[in-house]
This record gives sequence, C-alpha cells and structure tokens, in this order.
Amino acid sequence: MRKLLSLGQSRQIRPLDRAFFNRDPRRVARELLGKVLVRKRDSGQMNPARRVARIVEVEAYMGAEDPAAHAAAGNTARTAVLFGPPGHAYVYFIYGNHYCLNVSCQPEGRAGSVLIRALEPLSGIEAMAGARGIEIHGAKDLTKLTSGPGRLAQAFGITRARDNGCDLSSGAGSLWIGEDEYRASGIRRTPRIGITKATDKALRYMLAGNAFVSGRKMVG
DNA sequence: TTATGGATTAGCT
DNA sequence: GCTAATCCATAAA
Repeated sequence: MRKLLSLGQSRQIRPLDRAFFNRDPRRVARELLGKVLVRKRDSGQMNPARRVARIVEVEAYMGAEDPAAHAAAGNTARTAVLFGPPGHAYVYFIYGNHYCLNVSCQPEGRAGSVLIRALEPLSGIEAMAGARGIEIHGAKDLTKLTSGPGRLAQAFGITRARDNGCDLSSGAGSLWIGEDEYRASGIRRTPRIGITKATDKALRYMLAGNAFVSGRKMVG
C-alpha cells in the first residue's frame, strides 16, 4: 500500500504576503501547489482543533478574456471580490449543495483567481471529518475529506456568509494560506474540470501522483 | 417576478 | 459510468 501522507507533517507555517497573490493567476496557481491552507482553532465547533492541509490541485481563472471565469460576467455583487485586492477569498455556492474556495489575484480592478480543488490533510483530521459528517476508518478514507473543491470547503467549514471577501494573506483571519519547508515538485498541467467553455486551455495544475488530486490524476 | 443553469458530489449500476 | 439532488445569482420580462 502506497503511503498517503506523502507530503509529510507541517512545522512552522508562515503566512504568504499580499504580493504573492498580486500576479498572473497562472503563476499564482503553480506556486500555490505545496502551500498550506489553515483554519484557525474554532471554539464554536464540536472539535475545535486547528485544521491544516497542503494544496495539491488548483485551477487558474482569468478575467474578461476567460469565458469559463465568473469574472467574465463583469463586476457584479457576486463577483466583486474577484475585482478587489489580491489575496482575498472568493467563495461561491454551486449545484445547490457545495461551496468552492478561490483566492483573488491581480491588483485591485483586475479580475483573476485560483480555485483550490484538492488538499492533503496534515492536521486537524478529526475536525475535518466532523465537519464533513463522515467517519475515517483507514488511510483510504482520508481522500473523502479534502479531494474535490466542495469536499475541502466543507471540511474547513468554508461558507459564503462566513468567508467570502476575507483576507487569506497575512494570517490575521480565521482562514489563511501559508508556507512551510515543503517545496513542490512534479507539477503537471491539464485542462480544467467541470466547465463547458474554454475547455482547451490547460489551466489545471496538480502534483503528479498525489492520491488526493480529484478526478483524473496523472502518474508521476 | 420568474426561469435558467452551474468551477460538484454521492450513490447506484 | 450515469444521474438526481438542490438553491443561489443572474438575466429576462
């Protein structure tokens, strides 16, 4: 049986600064692989432990020139965060059931974002399972926690009401993105998943061979 | 005011 | 592999 926690434990985590996100979404997407998403200890939860998981799959979405991007509809109440300052959470509700998490990129006034599609849990696994409403009976069940954009949002308690528009840089908020000693390798690109427009563009980025990548994986 | 469709998931065949 | 579930934001009227 292959080891699932291939990306190791996370030690000290330092927040990414706003400048990290103030770039082309394709660059931000690639560099987000291997970084970690952190949900601070939440005393309101049944299991309040801090949740940490490594980013293993993302997709880049551009501005008006990308017909698959929500930003292509223009700056509306829904998409305002995409046009705001970089490093902020764009959370949307989809298919009547699921929330998805993006990070805004580019300077204020220019749209662009990165969709977080899959994570590898590092700590707070019981809290994630509790938020998902499932039980973990073995290593094989771990992928049910954070493999897929809707699943990871639920595992981290991410909702539009709670997190849309919040700052993910600086580490000041409840939800933030940071880095530790890990350095990503084996990055692959494929077309994006689940969209009907601009399906030819290879804007999905993943860590090759990682068991937590959603949908079709790529072998290392 | 109403109609439409979607950056998904779980469960079943 | 196939499909129902489910509801918000948008656009049309």
